[in-house]
Amino acid sequence: MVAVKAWEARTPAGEAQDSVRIAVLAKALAHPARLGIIRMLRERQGCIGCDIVDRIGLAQSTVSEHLRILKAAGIVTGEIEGPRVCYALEPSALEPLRHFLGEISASAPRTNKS
Amino acid sequence: MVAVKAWEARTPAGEAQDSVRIAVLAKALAHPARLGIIRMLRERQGCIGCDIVDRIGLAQSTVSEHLRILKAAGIVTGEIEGPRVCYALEPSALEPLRHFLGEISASAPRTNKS
DNA sequence: ATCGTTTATCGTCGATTGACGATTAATGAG
DNA sequence: CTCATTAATCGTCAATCGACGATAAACGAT
Repeated sequence: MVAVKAWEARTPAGEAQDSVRIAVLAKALAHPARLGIIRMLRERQGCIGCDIVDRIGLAQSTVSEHLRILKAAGIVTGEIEGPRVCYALEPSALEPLRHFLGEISASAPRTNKS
Repeated sequence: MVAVKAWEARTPAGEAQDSVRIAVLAKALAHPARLGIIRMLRERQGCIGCDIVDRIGLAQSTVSEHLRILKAAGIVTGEIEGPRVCYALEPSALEPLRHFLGEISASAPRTNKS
């Protein structure tokens, strides 16, 4: 997707791979409409159908594309249920990103600076 | 940046605004090179200069652009220091994203399903 | 004053994204 | 069987992204 080669070359081993995974997760979250979908799936715990299209207010094809991205990142699962699909959150998929953020906050206590 | 209007219209008030903020943060993290920069700023706690360009292995202008994005999101600060710039992490900037992720994980216990 | 170093900005290019409408596929209802 | 509903896919279009080289600006050193 990007030219990461030269950068991979001088990075401590599996860190590059990890960064790509985290980047995919972050990119999946990097759109207000997708965040809205996630919020919706969270409050209305469990399944939903085309209600998402109504709520988000974008074209059906657009919402479908957003759902595809979320599913590709593993953040959302889609179980076929008759002629419709039941989407659900998979919070554990975000663990790598959560871990990364934890590492960051654990760094600078922002005190001993001169 | 995006067509969020229709979606804003039917969303519970300040949630849209919040989503945009979180999306900006997520987008800033949505690139392996930027994650690499953040990791580098974390391990070599405090300031850095053009070492980043060497380590990342991309063109200077490209790295500068990545730094600009990180600064725009508030994740990184740049303090001028002679002819060079001292970059540092600002972990608190990621708080909204952290909070969002916390909400998500706090949701589905994934148990009571029929 | 001039030079070297470091950073930011500009212009360009190809690739990707996000949106849409139209179409197709799958399924339940009549 | 036929029709309505729902979801996914396709093609298209404008906008954005990511990369680069070239250039400009700021500053310390000589």
